[in-house]
Amino acid sequence: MSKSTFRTARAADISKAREGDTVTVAGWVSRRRDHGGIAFVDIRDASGLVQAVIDPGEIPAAQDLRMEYCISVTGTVRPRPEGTENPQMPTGSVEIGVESLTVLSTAEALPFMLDDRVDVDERTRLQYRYLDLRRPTMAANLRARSTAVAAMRRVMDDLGFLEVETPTLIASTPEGARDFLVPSRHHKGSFYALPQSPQLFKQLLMISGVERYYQVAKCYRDEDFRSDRQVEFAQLDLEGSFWDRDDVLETLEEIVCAVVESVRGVRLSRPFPRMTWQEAMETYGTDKPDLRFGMPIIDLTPMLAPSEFKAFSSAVEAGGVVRGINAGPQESSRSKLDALVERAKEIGARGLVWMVVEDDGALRSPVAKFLSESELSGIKSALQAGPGDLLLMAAGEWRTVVEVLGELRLDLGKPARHEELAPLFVIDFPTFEKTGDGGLAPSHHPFTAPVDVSQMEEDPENSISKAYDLVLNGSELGSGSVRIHDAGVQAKVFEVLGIDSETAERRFGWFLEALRYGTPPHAGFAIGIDRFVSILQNEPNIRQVIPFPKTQTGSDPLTGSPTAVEEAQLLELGIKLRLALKA
RNA sequence: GGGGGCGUGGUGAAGUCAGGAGUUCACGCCGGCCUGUCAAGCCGGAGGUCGCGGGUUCAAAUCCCGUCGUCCCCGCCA
Repeated sequence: MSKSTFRTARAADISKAREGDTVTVAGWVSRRRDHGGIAFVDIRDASGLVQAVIDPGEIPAAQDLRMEYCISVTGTVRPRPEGTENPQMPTGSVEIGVESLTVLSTAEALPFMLDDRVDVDERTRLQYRYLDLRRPTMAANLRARSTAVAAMRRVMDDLGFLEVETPTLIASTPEGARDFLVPSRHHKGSFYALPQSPQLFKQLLMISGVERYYQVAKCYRDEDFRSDRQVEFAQLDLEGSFWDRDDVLETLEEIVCAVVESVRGVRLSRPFPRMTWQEAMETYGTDKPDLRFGMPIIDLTPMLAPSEFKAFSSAVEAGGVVRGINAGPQESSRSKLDALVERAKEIGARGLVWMVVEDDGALRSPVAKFLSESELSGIKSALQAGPGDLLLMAAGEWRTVVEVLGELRLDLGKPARHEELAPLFVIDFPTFEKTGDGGLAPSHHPFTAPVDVSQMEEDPENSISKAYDLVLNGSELGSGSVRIHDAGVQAKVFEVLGIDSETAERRFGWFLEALRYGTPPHAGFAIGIDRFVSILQNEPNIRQVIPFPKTQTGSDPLTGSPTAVEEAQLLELGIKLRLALKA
């Protein structure tokens, strides 16, 4: 730590090694224990806590100290008297015998306690975020985030990546997520958009010959909030020329391992597992499987197709499947089971069949009477069921069935805390997915290269792309792909997407033109920093690792944003509001 | 766009299902006592339009309707 006008040591620096030294420490009053004669003050700074002792009669100001006053004390470092050491505290064997004390700044009575013992209403915490961030877990989260980003930058720098900033006022593209729009004063009636990602700019940088680019980029998507989604979020964005998929994946492993090691102090084993999208869906019912636990989805279709039980057999007749999972020992009260059925329907299932394995091996289920002995024992052996296990089965269209079971698998099996870290790559995503109106949409983005272009043109629905995701503990940490570097291929993809050449030219003409000037093959990725750090810190939502997040309705209780603006500002922009939309 | 939970002194909770005086507990705050504590302790005190609006009722924190805020989920998030 460099020299400071205000202090000669940080709280955490006070140790036996400095016994007898006169030091000045500055920080906040974390706790004050005034015994009338003697008083103890725990001084907190960014490094930690140290106890200052104000002896009787010495410092009259002591009794006026209140929590979170900002103070500095000068005194002598001394060992604590025998028997009064505090082993819970890193500096617990020493204390500062205060000789002089300065109140740098007083503090009003706090809106909430700054320890971690109570869960204060989050709105109040956000309103006083500057106080909330003084709390130990929040301060630790900020530090972890900084450590993670520093590790990312270190790896990128070591690998020769160039950090390049791309603009945040860009052209809007109606595809994908909703854009945040910013009105232009010079071009009235026109708008910038805030970037959903630096996608096209980093591809331009590849055309520019940068070869290896990265950026810690703020990205914006005007969609609804979730516990793992904010409209404004940070990504480690990267791209490399003369790169194929495996070049990206190996680099990602290096980044992830460096971050995990710097934040958690553990080494992940490499290489990370790889799973095709098809396998992930088939086995775990999701494209972001949580590999910390098993409970795989098992195919019961051949066994149950001939069943007397119509829910199974008619589903198969209609081209569907029957799948099941063994959820292991679960609470199997009627209300719990009813809730599972409700949940399954909410996700889209026609129904859900449950079976509980009794101690004698018999299956207790509302539908047991419709199934033959051999079918019941077949189910048991396929699901490796033992006494006490809860078995869940669903029948119907493949995608719906596996997604429902995948969701229930998470509800029933997901570990509460991220003690173990289970990363994997999901590869071979479909190039397109069906939209509600029967058209096709890119499953990643329209600049993703298909594995086989002519196959894509013939049978786009079954086209596989060179896209991949990084998944950690069931969270999508990020995604990337090998990009299209050929203008002709890019045009074909737009065609499949139903974007005619005129529209493509109007929206992306500048980019399609750029592709025609010697574009190197390139590939890249973006890692969601907020999600990554929240998993590493065992936080259930990303707001815990974002210094100043927004609430679910996109407001900031601290600054009051978003706010109305002056009429004059609107006038300058040529904007007239049409209010009373709700009235 | 939809479903659900929550809203009670500054903070956290109980009370709400089953209506009967703003009742209770912990922390904080204010004052006093106290020379080895570390969530210090002991004594005393202040502090609330039960989110807001309407309705039902002799009577509403409690029941009903609406609304606002917040959290979780579905849709959405190429």
